[in-house]
Amino acid sequence: MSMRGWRTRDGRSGPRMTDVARLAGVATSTVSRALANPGRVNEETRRRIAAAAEQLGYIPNAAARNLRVGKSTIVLAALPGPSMIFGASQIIPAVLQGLASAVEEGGFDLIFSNRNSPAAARHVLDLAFGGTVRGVVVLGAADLPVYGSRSLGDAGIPIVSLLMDRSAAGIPSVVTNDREAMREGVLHLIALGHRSFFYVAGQAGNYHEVERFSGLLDALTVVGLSDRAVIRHGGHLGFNEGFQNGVEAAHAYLGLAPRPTAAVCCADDAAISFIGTARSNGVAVPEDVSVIGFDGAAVGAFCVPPLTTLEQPAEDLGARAARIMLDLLDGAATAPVPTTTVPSRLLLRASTATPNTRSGG
Amino acid sequence: MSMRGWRTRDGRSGPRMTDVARLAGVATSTVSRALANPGRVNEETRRRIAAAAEQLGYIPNAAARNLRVGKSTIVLAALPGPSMIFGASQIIPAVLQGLASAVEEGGFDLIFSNRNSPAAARHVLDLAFGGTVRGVVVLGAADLPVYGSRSLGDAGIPIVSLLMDRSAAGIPSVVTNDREAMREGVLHLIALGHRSFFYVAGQAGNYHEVERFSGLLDALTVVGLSDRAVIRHGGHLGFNEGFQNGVEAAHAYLGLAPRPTAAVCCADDAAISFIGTARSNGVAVPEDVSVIGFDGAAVGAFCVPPLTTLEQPAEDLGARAARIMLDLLDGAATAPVPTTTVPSRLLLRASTATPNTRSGG
DNA sequence: CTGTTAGCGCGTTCAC
DNA sequence: GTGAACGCGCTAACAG
Repeated sequence: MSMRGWRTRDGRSGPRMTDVARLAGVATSTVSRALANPGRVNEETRRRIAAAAEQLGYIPNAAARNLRVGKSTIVLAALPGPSMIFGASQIIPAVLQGLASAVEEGGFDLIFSNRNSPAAARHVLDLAFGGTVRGVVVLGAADLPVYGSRSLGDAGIPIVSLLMDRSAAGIPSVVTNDREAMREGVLHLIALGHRSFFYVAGQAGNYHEVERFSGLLDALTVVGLSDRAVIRHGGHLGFNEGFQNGVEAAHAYLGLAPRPTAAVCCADDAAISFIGTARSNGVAVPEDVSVIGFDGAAVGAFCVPPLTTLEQPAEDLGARAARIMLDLLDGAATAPVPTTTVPSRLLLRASTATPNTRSGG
Repeated sequence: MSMRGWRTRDGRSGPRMTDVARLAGVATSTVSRALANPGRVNEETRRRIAAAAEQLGYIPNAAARNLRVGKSTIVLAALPGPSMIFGASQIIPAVLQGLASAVEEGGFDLIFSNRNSPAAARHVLDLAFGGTVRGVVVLGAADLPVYGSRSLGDAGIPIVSLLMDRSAAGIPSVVTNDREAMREGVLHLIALGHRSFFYVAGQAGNYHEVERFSGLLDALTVVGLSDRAVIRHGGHLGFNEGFQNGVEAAHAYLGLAPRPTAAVCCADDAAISFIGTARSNGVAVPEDVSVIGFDGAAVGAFCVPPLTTLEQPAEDLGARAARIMLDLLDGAATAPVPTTTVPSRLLLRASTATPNTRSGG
């Protein structure tokens, strides 16, 4: 049904630059210029070429261009799969959205790599070293892809780290202030009168987990509490298993005596299921226990009670990373780029309150 | 810090096939064969070549290969942006995850296009006609990208429709049974004794919206109820504004007298915020009003009350679409592919119950 | 301002 | 089983 008759040997159809040149009565190089540097060609011929291209429905072949100029227009988003995937954590989709929008507005395409097997690492390196991708945005806390003796860092293309600070390795990083935000959140609980805490941990050793727990301890230190004021639970489940994590944590909490008056959760998912499980076991929130989450998931506003949380600027995080990558690709930013910190904000809702003097901790 | 010294004119470094050939003492054509058709070359020379490639850290140049072969290894996921984006709807991230995993396992890369401006349509067509992408998975209910007189359908590459049935246009489609699932859900409400319904609509005219509302009407017909048994609300908000949609719908519901005993929501987001708003205005769920959602969002299990919903097989939908695309790309499926329907299931939780005889409808 | 020329790196004939 | 030669479609030198 296609109206065009040109055929390359593999069956793909479409006019080439030669065809446009012939129809316009010029050389292919002139066509090339007319399309890339419209200023550097006679207006009259430019019109003829444009008309010819339009008439033929000419679309440049990207592979040929990429080969010739030695650059592609593709940016890779390397996700630390298979655990932290699209939608697995509340904020990842929003981060990716911000990243994708900004990358596309910059005229680049975004490709995803979502695996973390050795084969996947190899694939990422093939893309980077083989010239398929022009830059890589590494999301999350997994190690940089390595295969054999080859590491992503040696590919000679820009790398930006998103959600984890890798500035120590010389990689421009965009992160939120996990630690300070958590500190602020816990100080809020302390200001309300809480002195005993239950911490629902994310995956042990995970960057966010470590930072956030540190923030909690920081807050305790500020008011002279020791780390014995907090009971830590969890660590065996990943951030993608947040709901289950909260359920298990709630059961552990129920077995405690006395029970801490405040629960601090590493993620909203965990906070939500913690609350749901606690309430259905007769624990009132926030009367018996105040609960605070981390992420700022939209659904938190409609939970019972509405969830107090630390809201991450998810889309903004992605957009900032994209902008740094674009600057790097344009050569606009050559000097080492400092770490960009976009702060999370305490979002006060109704799951935190003064500790109940009836049960007290 | 790179150990390799080759330089092309633009600064990218890396050994070419020529370098491997020289080191192995063979011709480039032999290297090419050894890598692509290991069987068609002497075992001894194959080893020498493999060793040389390994030593040099040779990685083939994708652009050159694509140009020569006339095919790329990239599949495009075209999202109907900017409204339905990563994470905007509860299930899109999971659908994309299923798609991405399966596409990658098939040895292809996945690229995203997320805009829906004319410029975006043009870009998608450039990717398709310019040979950058090998196939396109179109998500959601937006029209196929068109620019000028050119439509995606004429690009001569495989197209698969995901989440919307386009089989009438000859496009293989993967969908869930929106209509039948909703019918089943409403029949469940009817079996509980409900005879008056409040419907929270999605975006007017949207494929899912139309199908789901039709399913509701189907159920009414089954038991001889007229469409006057349902009050429809909404339609001005998109699926990405589900929470707001539910809030507004709840306020409309509160103003009704008498109030229907069951609320049927086009999406979980809307159902969750409907419940939250209704409850904080003194309406008990499910005692005063039963509520049913659509999607099967994980968070629904932890709402108060836990949400009865129609669970979409989100990841599976994505994976099926990927598999069809892979078959099309392999030439394994040439005949028209029938529409694949992966059913949504009624997930009974606690937001639906027998209508309260106190208030009755 | 425009045409001519020369490859980018690879896969694939076609001889040997 | 292997090598030599050619060209995929495009852009960047260099002349004119």
